[in-house]
Amino acid sequence: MSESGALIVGLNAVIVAVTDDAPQLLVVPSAEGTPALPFGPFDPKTHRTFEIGLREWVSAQAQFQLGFVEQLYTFGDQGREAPLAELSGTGEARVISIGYLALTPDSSPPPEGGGVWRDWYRFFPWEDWRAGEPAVIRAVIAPALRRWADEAATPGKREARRDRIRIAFGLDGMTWNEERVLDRYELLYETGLVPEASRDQGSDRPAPDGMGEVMASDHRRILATAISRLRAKVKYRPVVFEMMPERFTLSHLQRVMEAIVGFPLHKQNFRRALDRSGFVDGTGRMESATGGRPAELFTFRREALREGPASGLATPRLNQS
Amino acid sequence: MSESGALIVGLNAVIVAVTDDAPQLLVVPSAEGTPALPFGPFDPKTHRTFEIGLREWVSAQAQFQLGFVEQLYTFGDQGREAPLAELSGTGEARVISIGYLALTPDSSPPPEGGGVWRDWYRFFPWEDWRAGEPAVIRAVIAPALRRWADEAATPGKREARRDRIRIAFGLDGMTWNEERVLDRYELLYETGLVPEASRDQGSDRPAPDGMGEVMASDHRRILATAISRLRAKVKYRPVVFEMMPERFTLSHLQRVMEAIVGFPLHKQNFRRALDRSGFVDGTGRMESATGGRPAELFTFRREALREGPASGLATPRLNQS
DNA sequence: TCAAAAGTGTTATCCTTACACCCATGT
DNA sequence: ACATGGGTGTAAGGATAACACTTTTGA
Repeated sequence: MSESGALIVGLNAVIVAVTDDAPQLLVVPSAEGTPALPFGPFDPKTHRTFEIGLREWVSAQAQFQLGFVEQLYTFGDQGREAPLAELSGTGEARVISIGYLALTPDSSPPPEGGGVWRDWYRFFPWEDWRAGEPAVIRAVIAPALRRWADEAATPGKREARRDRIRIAFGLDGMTWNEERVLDRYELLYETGLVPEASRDQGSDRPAPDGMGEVMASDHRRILATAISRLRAKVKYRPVVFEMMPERFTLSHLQRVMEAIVGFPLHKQNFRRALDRSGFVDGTGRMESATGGRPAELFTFRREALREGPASGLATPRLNQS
Repeated sequence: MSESGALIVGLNAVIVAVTDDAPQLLVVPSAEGTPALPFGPFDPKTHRTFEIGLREWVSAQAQFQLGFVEQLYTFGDQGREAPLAELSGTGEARVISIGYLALTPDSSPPPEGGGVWRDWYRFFPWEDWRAGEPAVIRAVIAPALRRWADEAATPGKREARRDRIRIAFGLDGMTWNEERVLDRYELLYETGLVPEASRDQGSDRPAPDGMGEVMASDHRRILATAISRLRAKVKYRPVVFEMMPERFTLSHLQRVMEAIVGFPLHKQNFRRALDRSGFVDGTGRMESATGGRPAELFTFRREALREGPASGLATPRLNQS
């Protein structure tokens, strides 16, 4: 067993909060100026577990406590951009990063140097279907992907590529599956439609416009993983409430769910499913409305977890016509 | 950023095949004689990705190719037993292990030194509900856990412990949720009901009998993670077919599903759901029966993935009365 | 009085569950 | 003929999806 010491383990955090209309992501500036996920080294000497290490430097840097934290994936491919290797002074080091997803109800701006909140759809414009199909898909993505499929050498490969495209983007009769965020990003990376591709390979072919803001290293891939996971998770665990204030209206809850899954929900059916689930409790109190009838304030019933088989919230799609 | 070089990254593989009635796990002997998961170091010099590294040493050691492979979780807690640290010669090293789940249809015995197949329920007897509730739960686990709950200092903590127990083991009116394999194992570890607990902490309190076979290091925890993941996954991705031969009967498929989820399925409803899913195709051929009417042989329709939103197989519970 | 948002009622349809029953083979 | 496993039909109940409609505020 070769003792090849040049291994650095880093922790990357995808920290998510939701303001009324937008899922917010905490980003810090990277050396090259592009936004980056908060990153901290894992120090085996002082950190007993990864999660403890993570919570420690997040609370030190951004001055707030994380609530819900979950490990996402460990990324270790060679060829990932590794600006951290330079930072650490050992140019040869291989950096492995363990991605974490963290949720918080607190979206107030962090202190100077603690990063800033950014709408996550700035990095993934094609993932926001709340106002119908995003224009980029028809205008840019679909045609470019189709060209790429046509370029394939054999008819078999052409078909395989077309299938991948149809499944990932819900084209040609397939329905859009909001959870395939990572599949879509990987397809776009592979086809050079996203600037990271040419940056990493030093290629010349520039990516088209409208493909979202670039992030440092492979952080956009990590973010894609996080979005995929969160979109799946809200449906089978009541994690949305980790991002809600103590009291909230049902419309607010609906807007938060919509912000996460990226499509509009059917109001009545959402509410019906919600009260079947038993996750919310009406407090008699009302919210002084923002232009309409006042809404009742609700709270999360933690006890509901103990009753049913802990599921999440239903996401009844609103018919987009 | 401190360059604390004493980090070793290892890859652990949970390799699963299913023979007619039992889910089989590939294990190798460990230094202490207890079975262990196949382990290989990750060498950043020669392995471009984790998965490539994994496939390489698995095919070298056990002489067979892995099909489906998926990353599970990265384990890095201090206090995990780390026999590998000694192996590597650096007594101080912190070993991080990245767990992988691999599925294969081939359950033929590996060559000498390539490990052996073991029924995974040997390690988790309480997880097999195919013949009704396992006796250990009523006889050993439930009473011991209740005692542990009663020992808690405050009434609040007592309630919290009781809730954890009810949810994990489906006691007192809660229903058994087969996916909580890890929750259950962690509860048993925490309460010292599993021999690993006293082994790791050098405690004296011996674990009761019937709590399954011990594995090396934290491998039983890794296996629990794998079972949890696989039991969840078969329901939303057609991964069972990764463990099926080219042609199979519907009963065979059902037995494999039952082996994985750990409870009996309702035959008719399983079949109905199966053909709605479109995942299987009848070949006209028949299987010379093993004592009954001959059964038709079916194949997996890979194309089905492209049609619907790729779901898994339904698991309609058979009423246990 | 009108816009805007909150909140309620009702129906058709599909899926799940739970039955009970017939078919083809080996012994 | 009968045991064994393969395979089919059908009816009840619940969840979902899709309608349209009433209520309460602020401007």
